[in-house]
Amino acid sequence: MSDREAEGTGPATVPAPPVRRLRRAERREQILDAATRAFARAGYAATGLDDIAAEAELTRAMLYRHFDSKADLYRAVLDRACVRVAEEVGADDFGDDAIPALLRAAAADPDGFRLLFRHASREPDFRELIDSFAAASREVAHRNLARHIPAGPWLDWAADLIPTITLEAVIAWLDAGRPDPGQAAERIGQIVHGVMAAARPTG
Amino acid sequence: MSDREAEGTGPATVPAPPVRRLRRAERREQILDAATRAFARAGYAATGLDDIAAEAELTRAMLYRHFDSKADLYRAVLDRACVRVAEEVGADDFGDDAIPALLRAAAADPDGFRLLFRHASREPDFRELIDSFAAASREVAHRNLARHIPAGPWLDWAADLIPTITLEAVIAWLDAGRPDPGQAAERIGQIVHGVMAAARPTG
DNA sequence: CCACTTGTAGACGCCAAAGTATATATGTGT
DNA sequence: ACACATATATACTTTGGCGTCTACAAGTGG
Repeated sequence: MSDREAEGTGPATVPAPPVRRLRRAERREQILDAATRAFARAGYAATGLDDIAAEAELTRAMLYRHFDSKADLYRAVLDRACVRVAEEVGADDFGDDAIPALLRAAAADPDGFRLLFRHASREPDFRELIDSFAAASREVAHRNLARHIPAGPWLDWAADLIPTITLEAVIAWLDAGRPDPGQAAERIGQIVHGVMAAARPTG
Repeated sequence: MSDREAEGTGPATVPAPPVRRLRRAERREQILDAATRAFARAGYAATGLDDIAAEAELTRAMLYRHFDSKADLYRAVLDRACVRVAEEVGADDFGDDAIPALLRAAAADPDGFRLLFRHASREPDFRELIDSFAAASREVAHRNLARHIPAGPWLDWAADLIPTITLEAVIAWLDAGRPDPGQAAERIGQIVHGVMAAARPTG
């Protein structure tokens, strides 16, 4: 909402659209931003290129100047989101900073975060792009749990569950308005601890 | 290998496909079974009628003798899955039998259960069908939590999280090979208790 | 035996959405 | 000033999947 005035006597034509010109790399990023928002609403299949063009305030033709196809664009979106999360989390799987890092990543790119873990992880054609995460997390959880829990179905169960629950807790934290990241990390850590406790043999 | 006798001298034609005939109501159920399996793999958009027909070992034409459209079939699948879950759980939200009931429902119809809570709940056009569940669960969780936790973002956070985590734990239990339902209920209850504890004010 | 139901087989129309093409306009750097 | 990159606008083609139709085959019950 903004300018668009200073005439009043002019003809009934629109004053002239601003036509924001950006250099190629910047425009590409801006398209990725818009596409991330659009895809985050409904996932790959349910989002049309027109939706994305509208979100980016561009024509569909421009999308093809930057990306070969819808799938190519989607991959670029997921790649960028993945890289961002990876940059925050680093190799620090399960260290003390892992959960705070996830919270930082989610806060820095909430749409990308939600897109990755609510939609892309369920889309057969694209889940491979984030499966490295899922697999690594399960792997690490499995190794850590194995020091306290005997091998068996309950170990597998907890190793599957811990990454999932952590991510859901982070997303719920986004939805709740991102209160106090420090407390959030502590509370989520507590939940994870609770899952580990629940996976121990009954006795 | 079987009957269809006296070949050997006959022409090279295939012995003749059995062609299983069922009465209308049974066929309908069989189609719903197959469609549930097919949709459970990739959700609504990514599943074609051909996939479903193949899964049901039928032609696409037959699907239209029983359902008006793809959306109609999907709704029927979701409805049935919903009813099954509702029958197990009943009005027993948050009672001692709630989690065992969920486990029974998941074991009785694992594909339907996964379809409902992994896919349908994220599909804008269909989430309404199960939103009653989600809303009711959040509602109940919210009310129960409010007795121990002051209103605020952490209450909302936990109320959102508890139903989600419970369902994820049930699905992970399916994936882990459904070990000992009694223990599973207890362990999941313990996790939920842990979430409630984690949502209390820090002190 | 006949009517009816259940089934196959496959061609076809249709439509939405992806992807292509062309003509034109205008900031920007050199 | 000029070339080029960035952008619009719109019309067009292609494609994939839904939905329809017709013709035929075979099991079942009165």
